[in-house]
Amino acid sequence: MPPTYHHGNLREALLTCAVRILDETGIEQLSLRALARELEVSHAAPLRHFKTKTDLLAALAIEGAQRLLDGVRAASDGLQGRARLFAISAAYIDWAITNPAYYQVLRNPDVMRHAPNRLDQLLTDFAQGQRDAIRAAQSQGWRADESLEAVFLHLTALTVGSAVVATDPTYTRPQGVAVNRIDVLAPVAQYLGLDAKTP
Amino acid sequence: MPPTYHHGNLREALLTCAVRILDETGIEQLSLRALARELEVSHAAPLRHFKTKTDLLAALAIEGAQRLLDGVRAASDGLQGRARLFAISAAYIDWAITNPAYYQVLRNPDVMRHAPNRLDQLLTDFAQGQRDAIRAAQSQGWRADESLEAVFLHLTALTVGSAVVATDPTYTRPQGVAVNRIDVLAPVAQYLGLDAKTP
DNA sequence: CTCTTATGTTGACAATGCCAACATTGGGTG
DNA sequence: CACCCAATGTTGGCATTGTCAACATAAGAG
Repeated sequence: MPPTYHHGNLREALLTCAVRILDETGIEQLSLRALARELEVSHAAPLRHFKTKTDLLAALAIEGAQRLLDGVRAASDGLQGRARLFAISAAYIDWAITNPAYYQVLRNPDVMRHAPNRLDQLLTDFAQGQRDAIRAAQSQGWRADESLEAVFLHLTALTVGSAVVATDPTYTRPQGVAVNRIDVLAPVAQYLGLDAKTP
Repeated sequence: MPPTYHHGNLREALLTCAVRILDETGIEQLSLRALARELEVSHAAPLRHFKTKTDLLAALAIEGAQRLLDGVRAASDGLQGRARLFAISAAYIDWAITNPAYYQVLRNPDVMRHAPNRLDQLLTDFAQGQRDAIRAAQSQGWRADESLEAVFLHLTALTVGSAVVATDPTYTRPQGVAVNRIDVLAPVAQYLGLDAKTP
C-alpha cells in the first residue's frame, strides 16, 4: 500500500517518541525536526500539533503531572495520618526515579515560565492534597504545635531534595551519594517518625 | 583612537556578561553570538576562549562552585558541632538565593555531564567538608547512633531541597511556598535542633 | 457527492554552534 | 632593535534548528 499521507495519531507518537529521546539523551538534544525524522514525517508536521517546542514540552509536563497525581492518589488512598504523608512523598520520589524524563521536563525553567493554566492547576492540586494530609495529621496531634506552612515547607524541601538527589547526575556521579530506594526514603520516614519499610 | 583590535580581557568580559544574561533571561536564551554582539566583538571571537558553549557554562560553574566553597568556608570557619553544620547549609542556601544564575548553571544536566575534573573536585570537596563536620558533630553525641551516610543524605536532601524550593519558579510562583530566608532555613535548623536565628 | 477543515508537505528565513582560513597584535628571541 | 610566532580577533561559510507561509491531501459532515 502507498504510504499514508496522514500519520493517524501523530500527536501521541510525538509525545511518546519525545519521552524516549529525553530518557536517552537529555532535554538539550531534543529537537522537533529530529522527532519528525524519527517518525518519518515532514520537518514541519509537528507544528500542526504543537505551535512551539515549549508547547510540546508543556504537554509532556502536563501528562507527567497527571500521572504523578494519579500515582500519588493511588498510593495514598485509604491511608491516614503520617502513613498517608509518607505514601504521598514516597510516590513523588518513586515517580521521579521511575520517570526521569518527565521529571526533567517538570523542572525545566523554560517550560515552567510558560506553564499553561492546566499545569499550574495540577501542581496546585498536588500541594493542596499534601496540605490537607498535613492538616489531618496535625489534628491527630502530630507536630500540632507547628504551623501548617512550616511543616509543609519542611516536608516539601525534604521530598523535592530527595527526588533531586536521586535523579540529578551531580549526585548520582561516582563518589556521590548512594542512591537506593530505601536510603532515599529514609529521611522522609524519619521526619515522619516512621520506619523506612517499603509499603 | 581606532578601536582596539584586541579586546584586552575578553574572557572575563564574556563570563560576567553571561552571568548578567543568565540572571535576566535564563539559560535557554544565552547564545555565544549574542554575547559577542553585546561585547561588540565578532561572532566567533568567544570560540578563542571557550571551544564550545558548554565549556563557557562549565567555566561559570567552576567559578560559582569556587565562590560557594569560599563562602561556606568563611561562614563556617571557627564554628563547631551543629552550629558548623548549620553554617554550611545556610551558606549553601544563601548562595543559591543570591546567585541564581550560578546555581542554575551548576544544576544544568548538560554542564554536569561534561563536567571537567576541576568542577568534580570542587563538589567533592564540598561534600567532604560536610561529611567531616557531620563526623565531628556525631563524635560529640549528636545523632551518634545513625550512620554517617544516613545523616549526610538527610542533610543533603534537606539543604538541596530548600535551595531548590527557594529558587525554582515552580515554587516561587503565586500560591506557591512562601520564601523568606528565615522560613527557608527553619527546616535545616530544626533538623539540627537549633533555633532559626540568623548567624 | 461536495466542501470544509484538520492534517501534512514544501520552501523559505533568521538565528545559532562550530569550523577553516586569514589578519593583527604584542611579547620573547636572535 | 628587528624578527618571528603564538595568542587573539575577523570573515565567510556550513549544517542544524525553530518557525512561518503557501500549498496539497485526506476524512468526515452536510
